Amino acid sequence: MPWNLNSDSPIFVQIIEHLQVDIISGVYKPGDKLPSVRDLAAEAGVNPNTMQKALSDLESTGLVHSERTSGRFITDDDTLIKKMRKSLVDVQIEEFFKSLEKLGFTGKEIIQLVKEYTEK
Amino acid sequence: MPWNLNSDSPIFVQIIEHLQVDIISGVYKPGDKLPSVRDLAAEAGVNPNTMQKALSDLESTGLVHSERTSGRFITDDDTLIKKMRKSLVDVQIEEFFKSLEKLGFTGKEIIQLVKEYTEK
Amino acid sequence: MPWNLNSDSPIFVQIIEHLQVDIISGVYKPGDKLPSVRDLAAEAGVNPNTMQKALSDLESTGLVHSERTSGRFITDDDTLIKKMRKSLVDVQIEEFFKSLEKLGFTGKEIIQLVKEYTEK
Amino acid sequence: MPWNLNSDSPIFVQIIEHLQVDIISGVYKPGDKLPSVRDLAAEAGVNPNTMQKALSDLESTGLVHSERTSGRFITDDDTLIKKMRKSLVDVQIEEFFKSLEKLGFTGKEIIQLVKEYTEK
DNA sequence: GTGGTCTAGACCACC
DNA sequence: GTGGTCTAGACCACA
Repeated sequence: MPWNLNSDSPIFVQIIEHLQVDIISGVYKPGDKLPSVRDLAAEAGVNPNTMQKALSDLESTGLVHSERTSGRFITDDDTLIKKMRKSLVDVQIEEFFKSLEKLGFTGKEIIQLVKEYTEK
Repeated sequence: MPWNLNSDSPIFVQIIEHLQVDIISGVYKPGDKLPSVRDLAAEAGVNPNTMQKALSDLESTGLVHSERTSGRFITDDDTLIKKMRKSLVDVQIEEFFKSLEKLGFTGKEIIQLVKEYTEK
Repeated sequence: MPWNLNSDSPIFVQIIEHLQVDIISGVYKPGDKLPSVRDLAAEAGVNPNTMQKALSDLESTGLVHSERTSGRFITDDDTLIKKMRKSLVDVQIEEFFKSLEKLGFTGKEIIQLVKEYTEK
Repeated sequence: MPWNLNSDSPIFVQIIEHLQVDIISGVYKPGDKLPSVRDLAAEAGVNPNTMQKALSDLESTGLVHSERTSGRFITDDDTLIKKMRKSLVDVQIEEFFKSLEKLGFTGKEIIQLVKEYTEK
């Protein structure tokens, strides 16, 4: 999956989200070792400083942790990953509903719209 | 409806979105005159220049236009408003799906999630 | 000829130009009486005050003059009209050339462009 | 080339036009980095905010784009520049013709006038 | 009173 | 150092 970084939001934020998705969707498995900062930076085409910032921010979520000498690893904690997944999904759905309700749609209409979208 | 401006995104962007919603959801009708820049600025609690920027950016969408000395008006082009409404909705749905699909959900699962949300 | 007023430049300026063209191109002949301010304003669809300002500005060019009680008249001075015509044309051509030369065109190329345009 | 700003039209509009000409006539090449907002503002003798407005308006034409932290750049899309050049030229010629035709000149006469001008 | 323009000066996130 | 955002306050032409 390409990194597709744009300039709509800060690059390091996009990197964090990209990595979160990779972890949550299973591209990286629990316990996996992440590539080095330098390799990740090269892959994403960004400055290593930027990747460094993204990774250390990501650490604060608990999804990854760094072992001083041997590198960075995905958490072993499977339930944490599931919790993050659920939390991300909940936020997405709630925002989706709120914004459509502001436009004047009811719950039923929203479901209808979603169904139509899948049929396309 | 309060303005509820936060600092997640630039204020003028939030103002644009707020006004778009107001127009699309019918708070302002086609042809309506908007309050003056100064009044809107006071209402939203921002500097008149900030409101001015928001409004002149909004103008580029065609939803409003300004008559130099008499004020700003909502377009009377009803179909344009509907088109914008549809376009906004489409974007929302598409982004919603894309982000959930990135997390590994299928179309059916997404519909299920949406239904569950409405039942809460 | 419709008035076609837009909001790109001040309305009274557009009115002045419109009237100048009418005089120079012979819609109004030397010595003709102009319609009343009120009638002109109605025809153009503008506020009489605006038409008034346009006319009094136009007077300063000498193309029209007002006879206190009987109304406004086009000048009798045929040569003045021709002079204005020539002056307007000269300005147009000069500006046209300057702007195209700034874009890197030579005189010959400009002539060529003009010829091509007439053939369309 | 000096900036020669006058007060006939808004300063930021004159700046936009100035930069467009610079890009289209090749003073700035595709992909070039523009001077910083502050430097350009100093060079033109205007407030940085004014230059900022001009540049961000110019951005909407696609001729330049900004990289948040590294600066502003001319588009590398060579064909876009050519298209803009053509479009600018077309507009100029059309306006030139329309205004002279309103004054009662025919196409042939206009060509004649243009030729005479070049011979001076 | 209306929109529009401009200046001056500050602060911010990002790289 | 870069672009971007925001405030405060002033002035202008127009109708």
